[in-house]
Amino acid sequence: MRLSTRGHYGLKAMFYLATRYGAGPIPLKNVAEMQNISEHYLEQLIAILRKAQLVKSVRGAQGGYILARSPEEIRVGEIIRVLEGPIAPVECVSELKTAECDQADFCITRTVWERVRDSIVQVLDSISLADMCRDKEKNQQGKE
Amino acid sequence: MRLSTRGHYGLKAMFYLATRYGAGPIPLKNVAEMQNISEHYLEQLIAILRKAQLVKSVRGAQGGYILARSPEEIRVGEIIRVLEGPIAPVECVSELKTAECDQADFCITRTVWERVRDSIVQVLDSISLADMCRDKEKNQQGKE
DNA sequence: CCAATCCATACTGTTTTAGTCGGGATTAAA
DNA sequence: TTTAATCCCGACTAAAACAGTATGGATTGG
Repeated sequence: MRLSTRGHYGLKAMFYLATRYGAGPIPLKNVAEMQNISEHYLEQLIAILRKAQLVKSVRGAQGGYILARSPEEIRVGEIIRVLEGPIAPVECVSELKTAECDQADFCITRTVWERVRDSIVQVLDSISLADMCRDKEKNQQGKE
Repeated sequence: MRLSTRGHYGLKAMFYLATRYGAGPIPLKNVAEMQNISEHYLEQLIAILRKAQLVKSVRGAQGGYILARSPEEIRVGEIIRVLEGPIAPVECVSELKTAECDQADFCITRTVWERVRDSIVQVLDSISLADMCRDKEKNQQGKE
């Protein structure tokens, strides 16, 4: 019942970009350092995010990455779906392609997984990067 | 974001045993046939469930498996934990061993995963095998 | 021009998955 | 007492996924 590191690292990276939103392009090196991720590996992940148009890249010196939309407009669920595929605790209840399960109607276990899926979706889609930034602020206030 | 087939098959098997609760030991062959699972493979899964004392076995001819407790007393979450390990969308928010994460306090992404975990746990622990049996009855009434 | 950066492809060692295989132990029933 | 039905156990395996590495190329600000 695990996410791979793709979703894990990917969200960390996107969150970091969100905290720096408005400060121009952030080089991946910084992201990798701050979040303790192999830079080369992260490059592959951010390529996926770029192709999904969640981030924009600026090439050349002083280049880097920027969120493609404001943190307010990017939900965690979207990031996870891009990196991990449709949310589905088991294949037969994937958000996409329904059925294909021989026993779709009878299968009671299926309804359990649907409930799990929906509860995950509900959480992930209710949190935006901006929400996370606000949480961070709150957290730091308490420490000072 | 997937369960392995262990949890998937395991719940199917346990559910089937629940529907036959009170009818004496059910041979694994029947379970495997009904639920379309490789019998040998299922043997390995049920061994895990047996060691966790979720099912009892009766050896020899006319033997089989029986739920160790009544369907009312077995929650889906328990089955999943036995077969898949503690519920944790990412390692650092496992139900067991907290922390071990260098940045436990700062890490905002962490709180996202905690929320996901809690919502999964809430669903899985709120459903008993007996609940599933009731759902099945309801389902079948509609079909007759 | 050159250093910083992004971009792309290919390779790799490890682990997990989803089984298969082969045989042994137990016991109800014939 | 044999036999067939069952559970029990450990070893093996092919394929995929994971989590990176490695290498080199393209772009661009200073």
